[in-house]
Amino acid sequence: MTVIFSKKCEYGLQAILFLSSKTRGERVSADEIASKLNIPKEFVSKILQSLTGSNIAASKKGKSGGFYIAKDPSQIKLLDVVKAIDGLDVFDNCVLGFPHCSKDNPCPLHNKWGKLREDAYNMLNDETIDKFYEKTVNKINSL
Amino acid sequence: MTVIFSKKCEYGLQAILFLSSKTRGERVSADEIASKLNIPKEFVSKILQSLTGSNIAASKKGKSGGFYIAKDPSQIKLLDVVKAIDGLDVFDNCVLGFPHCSKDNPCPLHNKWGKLREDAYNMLNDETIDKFYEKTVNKINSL
DNA sequence: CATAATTCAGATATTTTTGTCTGATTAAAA
DNA sequence: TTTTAATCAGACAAAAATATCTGAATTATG
Ligand code: SF4
Ligand code: SF4
Repeated sequence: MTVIFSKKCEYGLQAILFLSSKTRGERVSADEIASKLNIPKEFVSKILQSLTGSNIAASKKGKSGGFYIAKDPSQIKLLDVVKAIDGLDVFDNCVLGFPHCSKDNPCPLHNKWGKLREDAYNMLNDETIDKFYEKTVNKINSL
Repeated sequence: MTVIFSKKCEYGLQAILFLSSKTRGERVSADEIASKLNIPKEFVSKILQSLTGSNIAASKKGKSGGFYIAKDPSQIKLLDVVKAIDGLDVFDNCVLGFPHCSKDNPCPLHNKWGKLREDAYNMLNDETIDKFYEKTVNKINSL
């Protein structure tokens, strides 16, 4: 069960974090990413392909090709990845699944949830993937 | 797209809120619930059936039968409904989909997310469905 | 008692998400 | 130049979530 992101998005985030733990420009094959992260190879490959479209990842074909990160890790926000894969609807929808109410007469959840959602958004908007470097290295080694 | 709950759970919450807007003990047919809330009839019926098992809803068969709320709205927490339908895993899983790390060396998200998650849990644990009465009445009428 | 309206259980169907396969293209290196 | 190892595109498959159907059991009411 995922929390708020789709599996695609979780895998995308994991893969980007993994790529960011490599030296800049180093190409990593879908095979390696998949086996290190326990993600189906073709699936992660598809996901990274789509992230090349968003200029988050980049790739090189052919022998000794692979995926790498398209810009400096400090320039990639977690939110960028989420936006590219799941979109931002989650930050806009009613947590109870109701069509939007006007803010004039909010239910008891509305403001509380609104606050949480805003915090979550800010969190993803503030955290760039370079900040995960140390943790990611440890994590990968422990899988 | 749902936010953090499954559609089943969203519908369940909506249905329980709807039932709570009726006078205590009044039986409401799946048909009425479905058409008022724009939910597939058989689906909401299934969901309420399952909630009778958790002693949140109750039902009466036969002519002029239907569903009703099993206890006083002030005794039903939103969390109870979530627990009965989706379970509580969402409050336990890593938001990035990683297997759990030890708390010794958390990534930058860990504590921030942990805090948000805790707030969300408390919110659902604090809010009882009686607190939604006024809003629910308005809401239903505006659908 | 017959009828109508309902829940209920279980099977089935549809849709969405997740995962896999195939073959084409690319490029390094033998 | 051939072989090898990779991405890529698009079709395909499997699983999970969502939705529908069918018929049996129940119960109020005429
Ligand atoms: S007021 Fe409540 S029901 Fe309406 S959109 Fe906000 S959270 Fe959802
Ligand atoms: S430390 Fe980070 S990656 Fe690990 S469980 Fe916590 S949030 Fe997930």
